[in-house]
Amino acid sequence: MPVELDKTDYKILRLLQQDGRTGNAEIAKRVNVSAATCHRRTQRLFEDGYIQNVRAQIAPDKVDRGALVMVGVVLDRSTPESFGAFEAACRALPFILDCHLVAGDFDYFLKIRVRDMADFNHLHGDQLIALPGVRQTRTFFVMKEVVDNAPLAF
Amino acid sequence: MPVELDKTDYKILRLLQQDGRTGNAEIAKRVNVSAATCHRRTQRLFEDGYIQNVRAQIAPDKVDRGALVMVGVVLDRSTPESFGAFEAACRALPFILDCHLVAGDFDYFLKIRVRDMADFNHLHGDQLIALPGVRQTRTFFVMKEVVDNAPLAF
DNA sequence: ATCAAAGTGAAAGAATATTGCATGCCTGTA
DNA sequence: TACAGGCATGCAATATTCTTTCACTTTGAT
Repeated sequence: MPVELDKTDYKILRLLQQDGRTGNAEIAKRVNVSAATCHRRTQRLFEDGYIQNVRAQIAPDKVDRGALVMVGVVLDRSTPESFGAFEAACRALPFILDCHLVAGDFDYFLKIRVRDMADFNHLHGDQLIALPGVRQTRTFFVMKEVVDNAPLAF
Repeated sequence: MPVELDKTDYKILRLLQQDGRTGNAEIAKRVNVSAATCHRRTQRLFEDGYIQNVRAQIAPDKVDRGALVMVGVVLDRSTPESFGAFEAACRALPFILDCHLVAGDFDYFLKIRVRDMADFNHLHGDQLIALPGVRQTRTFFVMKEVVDNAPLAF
């Protein structure tokens, strides 16, 4: 089925990535196809999983999540069980935006959003170092968000 | 004007964050207000900047961006000019998803999406170390994306 | 040349969004 | 307590937009 997308499909993807509320008629106009065709194309992009979902981006500071923190984590042991337990725990923590297993000086990298530094300190003491198998964490407070979650270029 | 959002507003925000294509009628039903009220509330959330935008999330591997890399960067000098030049350059590179000025062992943290490791290596040699003022970079290849860009909890 | 897949415009019907308006609810004031 | 102003709300009418169907055309591969 993945008959390799054509130029029109890519344009639709880019438009929807830029503004997911763009109407079908509008998209059709911009990519130069009829509304009917555009509608079917877009539908297919959803059905075939090219578009995972459409999400509103909430302004973090407007909902008291203005502080961003990156955390490097090292685990006690490098066993599959240890990794599994840590990952499961991470998935359950709502303030963790990213959790990635990496190669290098750390085992995991976390991206966390909280209200402020004080909030993070509580959370760090209460929840992060208490995560299963954590030996050490290294915290990098974000002082300036130069680019955050930029749209994917392709 | 920010008269502090009420429970209904928060519900609307959460619904739209989960699925930005949810129709007004549907939202109204789920938050128990009339379509008219819901429409006006939603409109206000956009106008007042609570919702920055609505974006389709494209499946990275479907558009040849299946590889994720975190990069720590240290600059030569810590002057405002140096920082400014580096940031401007980062904003212009489309493969950089995140670029954050941090406190700690690095000056900046980057989150980058490319096709594969080979692709990253080219890019690292050609573009990253060539960024203005870069003294050193440390690369962390992501081996497993446990949580990526999770919705904001609030 | 021929077939099949995909596209196109037009049109109708369904579903949504949007707006006007009268009502009800607080709040502050007399 | 009574009352006026400012708002948010629901209902209902209106305006838009979406979605599908149909008959016909284009495109591309064989």
